[in-house]
Amino acid sequence: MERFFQALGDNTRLRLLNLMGDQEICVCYFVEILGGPQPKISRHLAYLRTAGIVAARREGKWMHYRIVMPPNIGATQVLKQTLNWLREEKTMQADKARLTKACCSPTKYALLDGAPSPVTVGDSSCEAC
Amino acid sequence: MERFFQALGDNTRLRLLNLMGDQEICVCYFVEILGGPQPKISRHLAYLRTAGIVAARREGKWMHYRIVMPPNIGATQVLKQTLNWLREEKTMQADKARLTKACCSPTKYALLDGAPSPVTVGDSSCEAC
DNA sequence: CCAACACATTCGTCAATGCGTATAAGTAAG
DNA sequence: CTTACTTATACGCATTGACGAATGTGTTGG
Repeated sequence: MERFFQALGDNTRLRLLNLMGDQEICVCYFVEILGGPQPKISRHLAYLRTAGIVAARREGKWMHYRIVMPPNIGATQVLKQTLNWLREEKTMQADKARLTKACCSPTKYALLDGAPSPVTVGDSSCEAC
Repeated sequence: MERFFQALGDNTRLRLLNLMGDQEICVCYFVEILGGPQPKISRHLAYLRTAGIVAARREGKWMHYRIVMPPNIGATQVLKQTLNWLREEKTMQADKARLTKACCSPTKYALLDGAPSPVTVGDSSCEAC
């Protein structure tokens, strides 16, 4: 429980969770959107993974991350409300906007050229594209 | 936002929040129930106060603490769900039980003799007594 | 096998945090 | 004013965590 909240107590990790929302996203997108050095992103994703908040899936060279709801019902509710809260924040909305933009024209971004697009969980295509 | 979650990322502080719930509680009760050294309790209460999650009220020698809902609607929802989650946890329930017991016979506890009883917010008496 | 790519981990450094102990600050009673 | 009492803060120490830089791991293509 302590660990759960500690995992949420960092701005970079909150931005990552906001970007994931209900889709599965490739690491290169995080690096592109957040703009920092790649190891930084990777470390924070590892932190979230250890805390059991996200899960990773490998697809060739690429790693996809997605939010996984905790087994505990109370934790799930808190996490959902947290995601709602994130959606209200300006900087989070700006991140989302940049993601949508990058998603719809990945070839414009050197890092994303050829990378698999984000996929909404349970769906097979990005509805914004 | 970061600060908010960091404030929740500590077991002692979670226990304090659980004990407060919807009532206003005197510091000496926290010390009695949690059992640690008093400065430890005081420091964690100060942390919660700085984070804007609790407020303090002075009554003579005693200080009463209560949870204050954040101005932000998203934060309020998260905090409420967190309190719900706390209620599900065994150790938190045990803390609550000890509080009720102490509340109903404060003279049995040296630290609480003469101390003002917890008061449910909006009410003037402890319904369990 | 080897090079290129995507991502993960390690290392050293520095700031933040939690703890116990000691002490200070604020209040009520004698 | 002095004392006792409740709570808060200061100090030193050990641990944790975030960062940049460098390096390691796993995969694809030649």
